[in-house]
Amino acid sequence: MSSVPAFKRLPRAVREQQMLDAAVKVFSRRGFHAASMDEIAEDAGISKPMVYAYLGTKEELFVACLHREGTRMMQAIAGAAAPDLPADERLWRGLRAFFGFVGAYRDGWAVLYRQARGEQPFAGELATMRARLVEVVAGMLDHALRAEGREIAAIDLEVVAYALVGATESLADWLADHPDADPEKTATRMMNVAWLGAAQLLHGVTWRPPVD
Amino acid sequence: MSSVPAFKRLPRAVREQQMLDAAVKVFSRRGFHAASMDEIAEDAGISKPMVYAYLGTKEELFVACLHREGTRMMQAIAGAAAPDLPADERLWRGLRAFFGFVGAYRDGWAVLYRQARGEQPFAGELATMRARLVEVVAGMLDHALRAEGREIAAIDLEVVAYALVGATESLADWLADHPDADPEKTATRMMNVAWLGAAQLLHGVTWRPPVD
Amino acid sequence: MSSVPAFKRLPRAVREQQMLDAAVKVFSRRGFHAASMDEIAEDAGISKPMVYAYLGTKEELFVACLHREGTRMMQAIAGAAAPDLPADERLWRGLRAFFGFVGAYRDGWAVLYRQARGEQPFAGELATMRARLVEVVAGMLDHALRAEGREIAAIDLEVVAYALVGATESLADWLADHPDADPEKTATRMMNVAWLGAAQLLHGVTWRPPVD
Amino acid sequence: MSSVPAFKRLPRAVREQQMLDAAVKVFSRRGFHAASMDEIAEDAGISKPMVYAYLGTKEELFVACLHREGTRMMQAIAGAAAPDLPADERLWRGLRAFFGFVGAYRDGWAVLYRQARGEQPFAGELATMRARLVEVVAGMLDHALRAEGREIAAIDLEVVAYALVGATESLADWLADHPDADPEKTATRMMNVAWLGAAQLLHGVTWRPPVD
DNA sequence: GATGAATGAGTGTTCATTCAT
DNA sequence: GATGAATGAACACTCATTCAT
Repeated sequence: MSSVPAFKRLPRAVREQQMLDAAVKVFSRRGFHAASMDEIAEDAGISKPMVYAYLGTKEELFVACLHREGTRMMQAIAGAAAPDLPADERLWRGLRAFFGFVGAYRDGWAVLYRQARGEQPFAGELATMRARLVEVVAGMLDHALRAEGREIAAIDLEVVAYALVGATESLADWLADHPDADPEKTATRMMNVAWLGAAQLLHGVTWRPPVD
Repeated sequence: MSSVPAFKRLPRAVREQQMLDAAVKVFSRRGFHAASMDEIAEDAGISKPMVYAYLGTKEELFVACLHREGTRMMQAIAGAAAPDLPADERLWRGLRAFFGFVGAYRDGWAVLYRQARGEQPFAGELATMRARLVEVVAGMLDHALRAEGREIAAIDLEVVAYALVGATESLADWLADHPDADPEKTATRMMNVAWLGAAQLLHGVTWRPPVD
Repeated sequence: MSSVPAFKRLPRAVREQQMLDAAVKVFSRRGFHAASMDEIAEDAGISKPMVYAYLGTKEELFVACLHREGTRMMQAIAGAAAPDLPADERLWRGLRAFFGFVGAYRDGWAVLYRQARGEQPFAGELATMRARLVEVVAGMLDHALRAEGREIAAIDLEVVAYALVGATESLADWLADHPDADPEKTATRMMNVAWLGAAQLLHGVTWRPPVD
Repeated sequence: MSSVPAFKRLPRAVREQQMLDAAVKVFSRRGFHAASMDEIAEDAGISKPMVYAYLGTKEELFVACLHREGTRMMQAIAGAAAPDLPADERLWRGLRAFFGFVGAYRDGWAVLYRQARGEQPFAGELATMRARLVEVVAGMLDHALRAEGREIAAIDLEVVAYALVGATESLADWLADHPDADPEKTATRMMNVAWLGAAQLLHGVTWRPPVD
């Protein structure tokens, strides 16, 4: 009788989580446009006006999903890649955490990237999140380079980091599409792609276009 | 009186191209859902029923855009990367052609990937196209590996190729977002990321996860 | 201030009846195809989405009309023709009730038969209703025949009943087209046509084709 | 080489018959509204503007179908029921011809009645045709009555004839729905229904409603 | 706090019909 | 005579969003 007071009159915070759960699920299944507020409300076991009262319009609701899932992902990564470890160790742990997250929350990942990528209203939100990732990766590389006594132009650093993040997202998609694939193994593969190249960079090896 | 354009009663083939041009433009600007058939028709300088008569429903129209742009892109790449060149040369030329294409047809690229990625109805179409790219890249790597007397598991090859393609798409996005950036330079950067890692692979260097 | 109708926010059941009333009226006036959902909604004093929310698509709405009017008609007939009366009495009362119904609800009749007959999607619905009528009439005839110690093949019975129902529908059309005609008198006329022939049948008189 | 000059440049009369054939077929299959001018033109092996040039708008085209099929039917009946025969003989021959026609041209019948009945624009056309039939039947009855030295009110005569025509149409529908049924037998059944009652009338027997 | 009732606005799609060649 | 090209106009249906209770 005490802690499970049936279904109604739950405190706001709980209700909001239920709604977000439902929203993430429905957005992930149907996509942003095809998802209807009706379905989300029904799935959350609540009436539509409540959804509007608590979480605002459809766009705002989607952004709220984005934030929650993005924060969770960032925390998973940040918690794994302690900043005092050597660069390869940090990269490896970060990737492992990332793919672990994607493997565990495919719905969340789908909302975060599959849906958000295509819809312009969220391009900004997404770009911000991606920028944080790029920054982290670029930071790792820069840190390692400096430790080796090297340096490269900021823009090059950014672009390389951008490419690595893109490759990682791409493998995350691949993982989301192959439910039986092993996240850990996928992380290892990504590490091979990333680190082999990065390690070369660290040692000053670069490729230059041939003179036509 | 002779060469006056005579705006009306154009043959079907011409009208279809006009419509596809307009559709690519509008889809790319607004996204698939936000794009309206009215706007596309108006932009093509034709009435809506003609669009339906020639290119079918909105989905079919989008698929037609996808095909045209995808084919153009593939041809640009295939025309550049002759199969009898060494692997690095092919990769470089392919990348250069690819980024050149994206730089020149930002709208087409947006339709191809930005929009298609998010919309479930086109996931299949897109996956097919991406699969062709992955196959080409994997083929290059495999060819080079065999030339070196090495071999790796097909799935590893696929995943590495997938990652490289993902990184490339990601840089293409970056390029599309930075209108002043130089496609050639972007290609060079991608080549650095890709080839440095690939070259390591070719020499049998791999990274292995630490034993926890 | 108390009994003001408060035109809005009516409970669902009430609104549904209003909508059905409007739909029967509009369908009957314009025919199924020419009727527009806009006009029905407007006539019901409600917005279109409510019609869809409560009664579904145009076809479903029409079927709902069919059911309501058909049920009303059947009840009127069944209430009048008590099964323990002699056959001629039952037939007479049934016919009187039927023509009374048609005379009173010309719109309903038009929806039921005039419209439904022509539109393929409703052929099934209509056939079912007609089959119920045919069955009732055939039952009456069969009952009377057995009371006379006679019997005829089931198929002949069905066809005769079918013809009688057809004649009746036809007179109902006639009645609907002659607003000043008297339903009771029309019933008497139909009774003459039906019963004179039926009574002959009961006495074993039949007509046989001449040998050519 | 002489009399079959391929498909084009046929004389107008021939083309019109082809179009009417196609129109009857398509209208009968799809119904008036669902039938599209495109399909009719295609089925006739001709372009749409030709259909408009020769036979006018969709409604006019349908009326043309109605006329052709109606005329054919009337001729079939009139040719069979010579006016100098006794009433029962005429009725029987007329019915046999009628059901024979329906059995042979189900498409035509469907256009004539199934479609035309429901669509208001053709109510007038149809009423005219039906009136001709009613008149013929009423004439038969009147003729026979007078031969017997009897007479009944014109309106009663009309209504009885209307009922008989309605019963006949109804059985024609039944026949159209039962492709294996025998037209001749159906005619016999109808004759039973009609003549048994009519013969009673001729002998002055009538049914009167009970005094409640 | 919670919801059933209600709607404005918009979109994809179709079709009869006609012009220009 | 014949047709491909073209369109105006309409209509079913949906959905995010908000009142009134």
